[in-house]
Amino acid sequence: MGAAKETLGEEQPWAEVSPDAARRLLIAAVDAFAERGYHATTTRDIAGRAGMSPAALYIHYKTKEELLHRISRLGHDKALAILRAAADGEGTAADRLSAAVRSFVRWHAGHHTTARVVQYELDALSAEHRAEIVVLRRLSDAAVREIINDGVRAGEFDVPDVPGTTLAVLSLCIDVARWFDVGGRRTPDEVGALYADLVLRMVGAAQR
Amino acid sequence: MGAAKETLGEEQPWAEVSPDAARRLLIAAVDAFAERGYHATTTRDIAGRAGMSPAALYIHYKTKEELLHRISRLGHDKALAILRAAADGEGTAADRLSAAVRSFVRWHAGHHTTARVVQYELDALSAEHRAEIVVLRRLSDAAVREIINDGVRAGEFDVPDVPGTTLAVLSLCIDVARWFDVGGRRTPDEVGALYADLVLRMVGAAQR
DNA sequence: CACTTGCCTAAGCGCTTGCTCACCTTCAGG
DNA sequence: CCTGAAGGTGAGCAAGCGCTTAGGCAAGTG
Repeated sequence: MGAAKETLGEEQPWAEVSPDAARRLLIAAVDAFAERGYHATTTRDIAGRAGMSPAALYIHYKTKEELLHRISRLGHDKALAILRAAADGEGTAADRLSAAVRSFVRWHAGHHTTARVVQYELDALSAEHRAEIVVLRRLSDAAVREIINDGVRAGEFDVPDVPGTTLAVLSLCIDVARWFDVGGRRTPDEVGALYADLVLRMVGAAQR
Repeated sequence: MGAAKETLGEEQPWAEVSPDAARRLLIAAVDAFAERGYHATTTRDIAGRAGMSPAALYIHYKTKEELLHRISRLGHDKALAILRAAADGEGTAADRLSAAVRSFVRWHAGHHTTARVVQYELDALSAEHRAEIVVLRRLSDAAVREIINDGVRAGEFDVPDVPGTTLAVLSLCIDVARWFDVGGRRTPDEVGALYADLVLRMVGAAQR
């Protein structure tokens, strides 16, 4: 009550989802999926969290799986956009890799409930939907590999195994969604800074 | 048929589980949980994979959750033993950290089906069982932190944030279970070697 | 031999699941 | 004032769930 429009002007998540009821259902689903997992979440639970009857869900989404797909798609779009923005940015390869890791990790920590669904519920998608998502994931991988390759070519980085290191960097960042705890001592910013430093060390970028 | 005792003499997994029927059920459960997740797996599926009727499961295990708990407990015991063996081993801190990462990663890749259940189905455990497992996880964290602290004290490592780096190292290794693919190009040994190198870089250990 | 014990199955109970259907309300446009 | 679309509800269906029960069979023991 009264918290309807907290910090107005801030980039509101899920703004692209309309109408309002569909967005409320989607947000409820993100919370429920993140908390219990897709298979352990019931459609009644989602509807209940959104303040609606179970049947209301099916006015806006054909199935429970379509809800997951929508969440997964939007989340992957956002994650890819973050990485591409860093890859296409200005500065040295070290600057861009640092920026990529920092913003990517910040998103996984700050939106860890969304990220958890996006990163750990891929198996619950239908074969067609999963195939669509896998394409986006390969693009994310390409964005990071691109930066690392640039750094190697420029002599900034020392990386014996570029594909393997790319995989490790992404894996490290993604797993933040699993362990990050809002009640914990670290802020998303702090984790992002720590991880950016660790990743620069992994690629052998000369420090300071 | 005939494959009953393949490569006899090799350390057989789940040898500590008896009788034979209970072990077959547990192995079937590991496969099913790893493939579909705990909640998406039915007791009929587990029993079917073990070649038994659904009711047979309840002769050996009280509930489906007890099966998960047994798997999780044994897996965490094994994971902790691997880390402790490395932490208590001989050599410099760099030697021990390298050995810890190498063997820990090798286990997560080689037994990625077990590791997936162990690492990603914690939420499906009952509150009491989860509490028991969390203790083991804290001990694993302590083992790694111990090595890193040793390295810092000896001047071998340069680590500004020991708890954060410990978390990142464990996170990196654990996430191998999520992406490792048997059909992929890398063997568990290769991933272990790559990761050991990456982690030594993360802690600033002087290379060669 | 009778009897217990260990291990297994067929059948099915009670409940929850994803999803549907008949119906209701609100409201803009002619 | 009537109409039709949009968005919601209560009740409930068919299927599948975790788990139980009654009973069968083989092996070991007095």
